[in-house]
Amino acid sequence: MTASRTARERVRAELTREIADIARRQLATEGAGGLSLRAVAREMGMVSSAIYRYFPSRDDLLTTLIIDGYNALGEAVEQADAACASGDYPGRWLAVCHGVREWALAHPHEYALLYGSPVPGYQAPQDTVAARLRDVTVLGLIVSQAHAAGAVTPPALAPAPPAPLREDAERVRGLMPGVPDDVVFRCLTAWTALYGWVSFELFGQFANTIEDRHTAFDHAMRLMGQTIGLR
Amino acid sequence: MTASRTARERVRAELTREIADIARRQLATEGAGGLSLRAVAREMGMVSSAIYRYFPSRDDLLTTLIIDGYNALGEAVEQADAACASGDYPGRWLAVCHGVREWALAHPHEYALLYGSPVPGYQAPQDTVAARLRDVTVLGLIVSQAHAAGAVTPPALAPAPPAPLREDAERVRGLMPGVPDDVVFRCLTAWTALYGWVSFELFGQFANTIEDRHTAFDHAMRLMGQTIGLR
DNA sequence: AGAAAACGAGAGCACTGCTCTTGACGAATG
DNA sequence: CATTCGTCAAGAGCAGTGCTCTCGTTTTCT
Repeated sequence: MTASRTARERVRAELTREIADIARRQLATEGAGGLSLRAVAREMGMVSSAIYRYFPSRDDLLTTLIIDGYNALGEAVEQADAACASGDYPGRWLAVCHGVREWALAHPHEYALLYGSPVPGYQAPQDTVAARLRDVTVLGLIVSQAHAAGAVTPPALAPAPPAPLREDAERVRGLMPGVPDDVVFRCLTAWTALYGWVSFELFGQFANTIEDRHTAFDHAMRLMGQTIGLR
Repeated sequence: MTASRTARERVRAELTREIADIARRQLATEGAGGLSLRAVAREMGMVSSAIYRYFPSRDDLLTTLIIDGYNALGEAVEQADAACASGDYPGRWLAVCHGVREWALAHPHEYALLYGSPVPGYQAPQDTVAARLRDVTVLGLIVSQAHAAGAVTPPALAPAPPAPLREDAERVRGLMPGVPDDVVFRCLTAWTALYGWVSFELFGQFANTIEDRHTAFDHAMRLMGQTIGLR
């Protein structure tokens, strides 16, 4: 059904995929803003206007790249998690962190597209939200399972979230069922530390300062694992 | 001396400032990539080529905006810190965090220019590094003073940084004299959580999830203050 | 007063995203 | 088999971009 119908549809699907691939390559060399439909067309031996048969605008092509990116990152994270012993919650958290970082280092411009400043004039459509949650879903699962197994111990003195945050906590709990409010917010904070670190490293904020970046990242994420309370 | 020499130099300084101001306004409405020298020239009633008498390239104009941005953020942070009792280290940390967040919310596109994905094809020159350290210098000072006053208590179970990180810690210690290695890395992690949170909030990652953002941010940064060990 | 430097204006180059029209091809229908 | 209809690549064109070069004019320095 979806695999092949008419010859026309097959070649159309193939060309669409090829356009996205070339665009991804250009993204890797030129960066997000340097993505040019005309350059993609040139590389395909097409005339620029023909591209618009496949992607009605530059933003639609961007949307495709973004969704693919979220899925690629999500899959990398899922694999990193799956490679761990399911009861080793701190290890799984650490593996997920390294999974994010390594994917980002391997695909810096795609990462920038997902977690950097929004492309000017581009408004992410609703299609992207499902894919966007894929990586954080893994994190939620780990914490949820750890909590169910009694393997989440709040650090001493951890402040309790104030009452107005109950609704927000409830929403986040959709990704980590059963987890109490204060753990939810410790996860959220760890999550921002993870992506904040990776962004800093990728966007040059660590230049001339942090050199042994793998080790430093590993240490920082262990620290955040403890802050979550995983054991 | 620097205030005024010839009439020509005065009007040149004035025009240079006006170009940067208009560019900043355009940045605020169009975003980083939408900054157009021709549009700036139009708004000034000049012809586009005349702009190049003042800024040899678009990148040079960007550099000016970036340096101004780092200084504006740094000044906001310094003021936020100065408004606190000097012995209230957790309060000063929290004030700095809110200072960063509020400046970012007030100048989202400038923040994106500083901490978002790098502008494609743009390479930040060395001039920017001095200004870039202004905000983090404040943070270093707080922690350094807190440590000197014996007001930094490591959380129980905090892991010690592995040996290879000694050099990196030494470099960071330039901003927080006297602070031991493990506190240095807890600061670094808190720093990434701070900017990671602000970036997530600004770049839309919290959409439909975190609604009471001020309260959530406050709670998260209190948590990170505890992780640093401030008291 | 004369030389030198700085300046604004204008034309022009190579590039961008995007639109519209034209003519050719393929596939389903009569 | 022949026709019709939707799909397609191509080309020209529009409005915009960063940037360069030249050409008179004006201001400053010697």
